[in-house]
Amino acid sequence: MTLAEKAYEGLRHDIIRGELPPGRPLRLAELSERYGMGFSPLREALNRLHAERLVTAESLRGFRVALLSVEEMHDAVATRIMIESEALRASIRLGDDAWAAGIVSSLYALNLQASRTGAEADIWALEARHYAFHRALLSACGSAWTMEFFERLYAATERYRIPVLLSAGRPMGRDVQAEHGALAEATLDRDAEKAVALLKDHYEKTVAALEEVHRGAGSDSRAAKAVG
Amino acid sequence: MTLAEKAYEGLRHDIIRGELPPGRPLRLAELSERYGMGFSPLREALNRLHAERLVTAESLRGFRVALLSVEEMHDAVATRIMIESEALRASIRLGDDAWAAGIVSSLYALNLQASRTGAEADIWALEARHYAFHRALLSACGSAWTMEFFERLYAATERYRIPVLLSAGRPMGRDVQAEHGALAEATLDRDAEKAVALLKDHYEKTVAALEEVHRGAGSDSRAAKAVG
DNA sequence: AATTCAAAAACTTTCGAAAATCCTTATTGC
DNA sequence: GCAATAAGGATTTTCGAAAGTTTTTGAATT
Repeated sequence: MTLAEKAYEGLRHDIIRGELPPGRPLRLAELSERYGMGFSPLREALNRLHAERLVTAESLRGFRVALLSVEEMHDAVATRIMIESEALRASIRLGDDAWAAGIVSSLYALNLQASRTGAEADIWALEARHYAFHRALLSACGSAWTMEFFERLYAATERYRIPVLLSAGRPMGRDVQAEHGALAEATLDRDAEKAVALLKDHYEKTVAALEEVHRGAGSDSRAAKAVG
Repeated sequence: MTLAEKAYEGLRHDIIRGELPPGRPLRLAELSERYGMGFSPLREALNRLHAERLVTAESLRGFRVALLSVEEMHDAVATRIMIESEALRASIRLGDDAWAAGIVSSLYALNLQASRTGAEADIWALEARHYAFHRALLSACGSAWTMEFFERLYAATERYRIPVLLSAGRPMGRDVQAEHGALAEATLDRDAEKAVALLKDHYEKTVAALEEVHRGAGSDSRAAKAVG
């Protein structure tokens, strides 16, 4: 793996998880220190992330971590619902046994991690399995473009969820695992309309919960974190 | 404007227009000569284009212009239909007078250019106006994410259309301008179902026409060009 | 004739410094 | 005292060369 690829993965990781908070200037001297490499691979990574809208760039004034905003979150979630609804319908239509088995296993792994508490709890392991589950639902849709957009939007919305995951022990009055279970069941029953309705509901509940946190806290993730 | 931005625009332009044909290795020494700059700005541009899937990259083996394939074209068009249908519905719901006026003026400009022949004909001016018209239709959808995906997919599908535009004087038995006119009319009448149906039909006719050309010719654009 | 291996060439990747630009601060002129 | 301006420092951008990797070439061997 080249240094530029390491830089890309490290920066993406640190931005999505909020270690590099929204709006933070990404100065090359500092990044060079942080990641232990020269300017060239860092600039290449920053340009890739700029194309993915995770960082903003201004000519001759460098890069910053892209800002978050409630408006952008609503747009991202609405677009996710549109794209994932179609992808879920297509997957239900086209999915084979391997697809169904993938949903069952990723849901099982997600539930296992979600049930762990105390020292065993691991937000990042949970997050990885959450991603894997949602990806598994759509994975039979047959469209590489759709899957790419799913990944872009997942990363964008993940940034809004992280502060909440870090602060709140448990979202208010919500059984997220039950929602995942019902969604998986409807999908495996090939009941497309029900599955799509549950998916939409799942995302709308999430965005409503996130909105409260981000409304008061502005777009700085550290401030958002302090709310919980 | 920095050199890296010039490199990005130049490369994107040349790739979409097929001057740098699919599969072509993008060697730094050659590009450095072609665009008159050093390696650094070129590599930055290539990384951005890689993130946009217009170029492919392999560790330590450099960059190439991304390949075309009939399968990918079908995926891109199907995804376009999905996303643009929703965006068109939203625009029809939300669009104001400025939006409607933008459709009228971009259609008029497109028709003007389309009617020009001989020395006045200009494929690239036509193409720019075609893009502007399709963008105007969706521009009131209110979703920055949707518009970004529209632009990505437009660029991806444009690559398939270029060889046909360059070779064929006029697509077989099709009045493309009439299709645009009907689409604009249904949209301005706020008849969402009719407009979406016309949009879908417009793209499916296009993909059918392109398929013939690309099937025989493989993915090399020069070969495709020779067919016309 | 085909295969293997080593050396050379081609090319990508990375670094460090130079050039260019932006931002801050101090100074000048009013 | 205050605005305009210039110097200095910080930062980004670009270049040219060095380092590292892959591919090609060609000779030696089977």
